[in-house]
Amino acid sequence: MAKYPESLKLENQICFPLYVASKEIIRKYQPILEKYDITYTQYLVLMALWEYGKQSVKELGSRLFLDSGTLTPLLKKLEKKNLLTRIKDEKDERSVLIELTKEGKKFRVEAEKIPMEVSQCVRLEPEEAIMLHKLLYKTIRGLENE
Amino acid sequence: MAKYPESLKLENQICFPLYVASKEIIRKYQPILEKYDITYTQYLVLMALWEYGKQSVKELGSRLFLDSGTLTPLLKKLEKKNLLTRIKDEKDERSVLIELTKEGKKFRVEAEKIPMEVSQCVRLEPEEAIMLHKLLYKTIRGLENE
DNA sequence: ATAATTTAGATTGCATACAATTTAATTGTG
DNA sequence: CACAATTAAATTGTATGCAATCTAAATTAT
Repeated sequence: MAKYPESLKLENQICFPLYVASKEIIRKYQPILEKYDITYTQYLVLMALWEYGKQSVKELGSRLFLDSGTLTPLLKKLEKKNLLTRIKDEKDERSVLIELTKEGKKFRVEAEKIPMEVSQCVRLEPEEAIMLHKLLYKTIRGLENE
Repeated sequence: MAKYPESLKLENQICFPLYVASKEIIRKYQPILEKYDITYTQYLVLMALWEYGKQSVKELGSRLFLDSGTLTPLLKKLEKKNLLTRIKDEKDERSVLIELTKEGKKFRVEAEKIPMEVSQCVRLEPEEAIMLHKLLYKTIRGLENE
């Protein structure tokens, strides 16, 4: 038997299955989202806007855990698709407010079908999904506090 | 109370916390891995090689859930760093075998410290980590079988 | 009030990811 | 054997992610 250190085994790490599960589930989203000509990250931005309405890039970023380096070009693409507008906040000119267009709001009705399609790919029992959800949020909170 | 559909709420999705947890934990790895001048994906490749030894790009890819589009340039970088070699398989010239160099093997001793450092960032109880691990692998298996 | 500091976005540069395509080698089939 | 089909990497093109830096605006401290 090899005495390869257990701690270095891929199988024993938390990060690796997290990374794989995340990538693979997003890959399942792609063909579905492609029909609407958006990517997963763009879909996340739209979800944040549908749910919380007009907000700054900063707010969007802290909700989605993304920075302006990722968001700025992405928001410009969504603006070009006429799904949202990017307007400087009059009260604070450093800030840029993102707001859905009529078309962006309307798209939500279409998008409501998406979660169901994807959730069918996740073969977990309801209790398992709830547990996974809980553990993931606990992990995220733990990472945030240093 | 708004009648925003529950299914579209960020909070209620599995994919979003998966995506965030994965990204944030990898971000914790970066400053640690930076000391060794490698990235997280490069570290994954090295772990697969330390654990399973010489193998083809295809094998590496199926272990790490990565394709040649990602692996080829990454392996070339690791080759340039003198951590591994890329040699055509004599028995099947389509295949490229990846093998650690002496330096690549030696680096494992250093790398053994890494998992401990990172696991301290994940603030889960041991049982929780085990449960998370189990649920993630179940999720991955579920995604693989269509 | 004014200079120093902080903050929000935008920009730059680098490293993935992955679909789609291409190329070269191997396999299967009549 | 010859040729079609398959397979493994490499290549191409697009879209993130994020650290680091830059710019302009707002805040704070003196």
